[in-house]
Amino acid sequence: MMQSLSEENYLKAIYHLSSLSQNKVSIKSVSDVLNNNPASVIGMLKKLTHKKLVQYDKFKGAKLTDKGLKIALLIVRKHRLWEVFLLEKLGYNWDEIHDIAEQLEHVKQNDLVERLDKFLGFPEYDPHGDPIPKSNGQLPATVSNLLSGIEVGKTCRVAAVKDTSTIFLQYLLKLSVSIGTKIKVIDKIAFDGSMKIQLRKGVETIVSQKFAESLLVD
Amino acid sequence: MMQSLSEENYLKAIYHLSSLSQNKVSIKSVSDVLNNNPASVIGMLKKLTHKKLVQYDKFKGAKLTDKGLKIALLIVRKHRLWEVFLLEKLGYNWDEIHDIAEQLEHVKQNDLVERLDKFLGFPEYDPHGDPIPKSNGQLPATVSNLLSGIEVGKTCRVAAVKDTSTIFLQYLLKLSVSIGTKIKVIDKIAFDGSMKIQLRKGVETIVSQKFAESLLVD
DNA sequence: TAATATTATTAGGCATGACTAATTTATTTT
DNA sequence: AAAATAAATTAGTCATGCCTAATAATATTA
Repeated sequence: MMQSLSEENYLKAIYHLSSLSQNKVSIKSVSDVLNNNPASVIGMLKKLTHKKLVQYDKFKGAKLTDKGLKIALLIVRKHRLWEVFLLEKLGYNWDEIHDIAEQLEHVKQNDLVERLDKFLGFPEYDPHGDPIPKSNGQLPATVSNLLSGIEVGKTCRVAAVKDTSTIFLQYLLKLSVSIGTKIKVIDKIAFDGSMKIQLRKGVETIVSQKFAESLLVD
Repeated sequence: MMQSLSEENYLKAIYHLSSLSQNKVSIKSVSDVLNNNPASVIGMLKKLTHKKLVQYDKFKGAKLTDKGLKIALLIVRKHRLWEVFLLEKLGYNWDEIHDIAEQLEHVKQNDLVERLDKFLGFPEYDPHGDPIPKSNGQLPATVSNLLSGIEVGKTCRVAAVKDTSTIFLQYLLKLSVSIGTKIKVIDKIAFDGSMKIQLRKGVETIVSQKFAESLLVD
């Protein structure tokens, strides 16, 4: 059983939609993520249902079967490992790697991902701080505390980025914020949810609520 | 201007057919290489002709235009660099890497191949001894002496394999013959073109004419 | 040269996976 | 509850890139 590139992208989209929010995975949401027409999504969900990779219920939305989930996790695993490779070995910045990993994740060869994993030293998190699924499908623990929830005076550490858009990553790059960066919350402005934070000794900056809700910390 | 996966495979096939033999690149030869129906080949050649990547003449056969050649060389460059990566960094054997490189070569990103090249230390030859095109399209010198042409008593060095089929590469692996291996010609049997060769001190073996015509040496 | 075999070409079909447009079904809002 | 909006669905179309079958053109061999 082999999946086409399109099928893999649908499985991945459904996986992300169902893990990143508790809303049901609707036709609309999938069509938004993939920039495909809802009519196309319905067609593909029918196909994936027939292949027993997805179950679709008009009211509960789309759900991956165990088989579908396994495939989705493998794709995510490949994507994140390739991201580590691109950043650590080829020297890309973290805002440049997503689109390339998007292509590399579809390369099919049973043991390629295992060899890559070994070559990279079995990393647990990708450059954005997202957990890399193990080959058995297990996910390393993930943090879910937002920077916006940290109290004034406390210091935290950037564990992951919630928004992986190029524009946000480039902004982080400009601020020299990356996974592991220590952030101290100096002040919170109740009016608009913005915060004053200290990045390094003497380096303070003000960030918006949107920013503070896009960083995961521990 | 972007090529589809199929288009890239056709360009590569035409490149290989025209560089590996002086025969014209016929519809038939392309259809044999790609395992496609001749009718499909004609359709694609028409498309590539329209895109000014190929020129097709009923009598002279198919020929890449400058533009088509440039693209083909880039694909070959990517293929061979990925092969080096797979062998040197991920520890694959040389009979396992072709099919994976076949997929990796289609990953599109302008500077990925340049970064990979740098990461690998700017190799000039791939694991099969084939020259890796430079980014300007230049090819390192290639050897064209066959083992079968070496005189009795002389010693040569394996520079490349002419036949890159899995079955031949596995045979070489079994004999511990790889690029750089020294081979001394002990005897030649006129009857069937087979040869007795010495691989290492005390290790002699007899190989067929087919074998001796599949290894390039210098 | 005529017969045969090989190649090239055309025409028509098919699967995949996208699309639009029209319609039905659900969900909100008034 | 009725009206308005949003989402889901169906039907039909289209491009890509493959296929088969039939035919035409070239080469080869007797």
